[in-house]
Amino acid sequence: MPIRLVLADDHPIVLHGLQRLFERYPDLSVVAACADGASTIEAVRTLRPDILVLDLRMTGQSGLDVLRVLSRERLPGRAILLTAAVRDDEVVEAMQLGAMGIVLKDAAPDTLIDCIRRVHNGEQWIEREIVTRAFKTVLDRESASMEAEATLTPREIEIVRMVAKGLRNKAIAEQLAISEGTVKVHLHNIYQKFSVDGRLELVLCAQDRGLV
Amino acid sequence: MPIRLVLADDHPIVLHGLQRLFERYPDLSVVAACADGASTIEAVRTLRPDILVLDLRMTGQSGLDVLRVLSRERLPGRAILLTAAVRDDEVVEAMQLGAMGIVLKDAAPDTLIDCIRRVHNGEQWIEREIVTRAFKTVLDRESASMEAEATLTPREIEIVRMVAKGLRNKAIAEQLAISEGTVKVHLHNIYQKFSVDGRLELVLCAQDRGLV
DNA sequence: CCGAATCTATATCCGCCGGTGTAGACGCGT
DNA sequence: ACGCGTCTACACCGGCGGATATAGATTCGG
Repeated sequence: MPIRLVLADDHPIVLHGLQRLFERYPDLSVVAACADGASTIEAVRTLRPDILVLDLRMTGQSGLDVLRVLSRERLPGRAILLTAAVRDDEVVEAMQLGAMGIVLKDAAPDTLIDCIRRVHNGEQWIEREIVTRAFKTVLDRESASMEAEATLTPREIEIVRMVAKGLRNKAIAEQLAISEGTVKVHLHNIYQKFSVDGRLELVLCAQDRGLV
Repeated sequence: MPIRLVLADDHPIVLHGLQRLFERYPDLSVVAACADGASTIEAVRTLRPDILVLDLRMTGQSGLDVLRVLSRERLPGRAILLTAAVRDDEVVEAMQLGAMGIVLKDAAPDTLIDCIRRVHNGEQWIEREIVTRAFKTVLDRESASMEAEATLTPREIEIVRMVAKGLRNKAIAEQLAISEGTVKVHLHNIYQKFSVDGRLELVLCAQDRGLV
């Protein structure tokens, strides 16, 4: 039995092109071709396809919006994103939403066919450059902006780290063998440098800047 | 001019095998073959190769140890990891340390050759399955242990999220159109459920559990 | 050698936070 | 109908956190 596909793309030309393409492969069967998000969701719910080939950028509901809805419904099928270009954060979100494949529109048609068969077979297939770049983005985000610790003195950095561990002023004072008042002074100066209000904001800010 | 290589592998057989392999390619030139971490670092420092082909698992200093040292020295060359198997966290660390390629030992020799040329050309080349898996690991780590939010009521979750943004009790009360006292009660209950002391610990704990 | 930056300390004041107790309203399942 | 969980509210109090002012010690660079 053939692989049952639902297509979604808001460009009729692309949509028909894809249908034509898939007609030439006997193991692929297009059961629905949708031009917007709502009808895509409807089609997936009722037809239960094996694979959903979804345009990432669609007017109105984007492909990610559609995925968000469908991912909450424990659908049995798998999703492949088809797109002209992606931002790294879109890749990240798509993978979190369970997308099993991402194919660029400028890739060879064979690439898409190959991707569909692999995804149907349980594999995950994403263009190498895309994963690599997105991967690096995530890593960067983790260890990002090491700099910008800027004008913090060593002592202040030390204290920020301790605050970020959840220690209270008294504990910090004891551990550094200084008075609690001094800790407060340091913190006060730090707050000004980062223009934050309170230790919680400081910790959040410090996390953004990667000094934790 | 050929691509200058330094090889590092603590198995002599593999090392010689690689040398033999590269001899057949005129555009590749092995300038050093090292059997341990120390001599590898020394070779890279003095010979300044274009590419370092490095075994991940070596007795004594591991490949990652070597990378750690070299990455602190702003070396001009690029590194490719050659390994029988990798754990996801090793992939993550390798990429953070600036490794430009990872090739499995059971891959076809052509794969390694291809990888070397691409990396020398500025590309990043990592076996698809490896990146994909490691990528998912990082994502999982980010959105990990979604569960274990356990017995938190919807309202409580809502408040935790707001606290995690750095909002103070008064602001939360206003935004939820409830009294500040009620916010405190909710927080009190949450503190007990998580057995934490204070909003800062709560936020840190919530971040661990991935509910932010 | 003098000034600037840093780390230290002390002291006061106020506000927010968190603990504790009490209690009413609503919804849900038995 | 009753109990249970949840969300809500108010009040009181102790304590930590943060702002502010003042000031001595040290180190470092001009």
